[in-house]
Amino acid sequence: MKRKENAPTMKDVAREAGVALGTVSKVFNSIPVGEDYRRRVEEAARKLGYQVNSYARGLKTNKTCSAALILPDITTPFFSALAQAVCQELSARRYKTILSLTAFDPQAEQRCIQMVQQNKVDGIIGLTYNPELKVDPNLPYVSIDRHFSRDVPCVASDNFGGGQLAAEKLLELGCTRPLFLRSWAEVPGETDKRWDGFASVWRQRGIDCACLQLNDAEGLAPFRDFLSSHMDGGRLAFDGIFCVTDALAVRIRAMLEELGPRVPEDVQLIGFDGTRRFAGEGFYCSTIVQPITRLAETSVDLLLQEDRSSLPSLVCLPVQYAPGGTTRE
Amino acid sequence: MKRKENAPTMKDVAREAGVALGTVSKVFNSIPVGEDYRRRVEEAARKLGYQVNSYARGLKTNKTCSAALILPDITTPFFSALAQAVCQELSARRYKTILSLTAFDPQAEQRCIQMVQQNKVDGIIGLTYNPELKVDPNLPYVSIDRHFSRDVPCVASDNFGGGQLAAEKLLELGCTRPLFLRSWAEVPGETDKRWDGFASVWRQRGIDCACLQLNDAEGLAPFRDFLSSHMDGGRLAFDGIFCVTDALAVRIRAMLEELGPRVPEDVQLIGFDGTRRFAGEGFYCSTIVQPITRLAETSVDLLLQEDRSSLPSLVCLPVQYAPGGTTRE
DNA sequence: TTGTAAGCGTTATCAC
DNA sequence: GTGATAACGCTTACAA
Repeated sequence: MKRKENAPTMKDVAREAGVALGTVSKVFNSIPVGEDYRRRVEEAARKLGYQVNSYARGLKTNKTCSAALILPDITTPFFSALAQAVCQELSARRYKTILSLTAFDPQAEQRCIQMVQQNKVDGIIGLTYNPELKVDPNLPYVSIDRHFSRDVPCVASDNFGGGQLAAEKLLELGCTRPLFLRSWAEVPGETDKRWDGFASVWRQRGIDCACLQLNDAEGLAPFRDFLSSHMDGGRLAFDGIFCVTDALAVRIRAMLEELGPRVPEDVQLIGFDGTRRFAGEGFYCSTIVQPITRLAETSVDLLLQEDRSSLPSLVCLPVQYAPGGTTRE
Repeated sequence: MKRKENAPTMKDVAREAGVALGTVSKVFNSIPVGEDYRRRVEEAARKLGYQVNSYARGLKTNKTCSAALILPDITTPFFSALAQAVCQELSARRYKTILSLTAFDPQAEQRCIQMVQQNKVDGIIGLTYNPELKVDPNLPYVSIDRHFSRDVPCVASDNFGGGQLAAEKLLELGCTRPLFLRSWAEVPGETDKRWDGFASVWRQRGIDCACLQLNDAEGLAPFRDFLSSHMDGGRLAFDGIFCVTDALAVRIRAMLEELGPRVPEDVQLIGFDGTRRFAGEGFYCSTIVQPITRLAETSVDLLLQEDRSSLPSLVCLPVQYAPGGTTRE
């Protein structure tokens, strides 16, 4: 797989145009140059099919106009929407996106970091789980959803507020027997706060809130067991369930409909993420919507910030509630 | 956003290790070198935190170990699965992926091509719609799902075979009044063959096959009109529908359930793509599954093929049928 | 084997 | 405003 051996270079353009090398460079950097010179250079470049070699340029300028995006996965609706938003945002600022997938593997995460560092990206936006990730402290880094350290800015949705919002909605919709369900507990992170926020509201009202949090590996069976053990004469002990993600909510809904209780007539369900099936379609379920576009914008903003001495260490973005058929309204 | 001004270079490592520059280079290229030299160099590199600058390397070697992936979008389940597979496959071969999103905009497609050409990627894998896309003929290019020209290899699913398969399944499941539905007709491409294949089977059996193909902009309303105008006393004129994508099938299903006919009891539905809601979950609907992983592998294979003189101009990969709840079995 | 030096395609600093 | 020329960090003959 050999690339063109003799792609035209600035030197060729200079020769063709009969001007000096420096002049050609100036033309391609929008530095003032005599009008007829510019014309000659542009003509020659077009004729030769010349393209700037941004590698050579980067070597000189120490800037590559590229950023790495490190994500566990891109098929999960939330991650894919995030990837799309970040990629678009970078592109809008004329940055290329180098995409690295880690499959939640801490070692792969470290390898990705290495790789993109060698590639001299101008910065990294990462959603990673390795608590002891080593990254060049001189390379701008923005962490999404995970808190790293004081000097690595983290941008996340307002997970605590989202949890509160879910509880308030459920209250408003008449629920009095709440349940919180969570799976795939990862390293301690921003996501924990969804439960904290949810629980705080019920506590304040003096209402007991049930809760089942499962570890990664346990699968979904325990949820089914839990639910069916809380059925009494075809009636579920809960009338409002908050699931830590839309993905979980969808599965729980399926379980419930199998078990008997109807959604949303007998039990209402709220998820978290606000992902959609297909672009332009509705939500999977009633949900707390993460501001994915703003998440992306903010991350890129922070990443490209010239002055890195006074960055916030955490930016929390507001979430919204959206009905999606699993609540009564 | 300034990168570290004084990242250690080979020169620094050489000085630190007390060896010549060339020796350091050899160590990092696994070229034999005295054992104690190697050790000294490695030690020095670790101490300084040295990282190869792959830009400088690429400048010299004319190889960047990176490929561009150009896609319309990454939130659509099919595209996101494809992106993930391609990215993983490239990564397995130590290639970086530069992701460019075009939003189906022919001009954006051209801009992406420009951009990645300037970045001197080693090749491009593109799923594009611009029929007159200009790409450097010396740059390896593989087109997914669209046929370009004789000298640009295209890899696609066996769309014709998939159409046949859908028809055969429907027949096998007892359907006798088939309908084909398609939306978002793009430029003529591989996708057209789904209908060709589907139709051919019915024609062969002497069965009439109804068909409604809509243009991009018309939206979904005409489908609803069509369906309801083909209802007679609560009964639909069709008992088997083949939709050009899963996305369409899901929407049609929703329409049908609103209109009256039950899926799959009264009418069976087959989609195309084989995408899933969440990783590890079932399909959206009964469907013809595209071999996404093989699509990705093949594309990367072809892209990285050293000998570009004898590449196939089209590789068709086999599809499979998978039940997903919208057919009776 | 190890060291030296000439580029790779740019940009940037100068004199002109 | 223009044109040589020296880097940038690396690979690679080729000389030692």
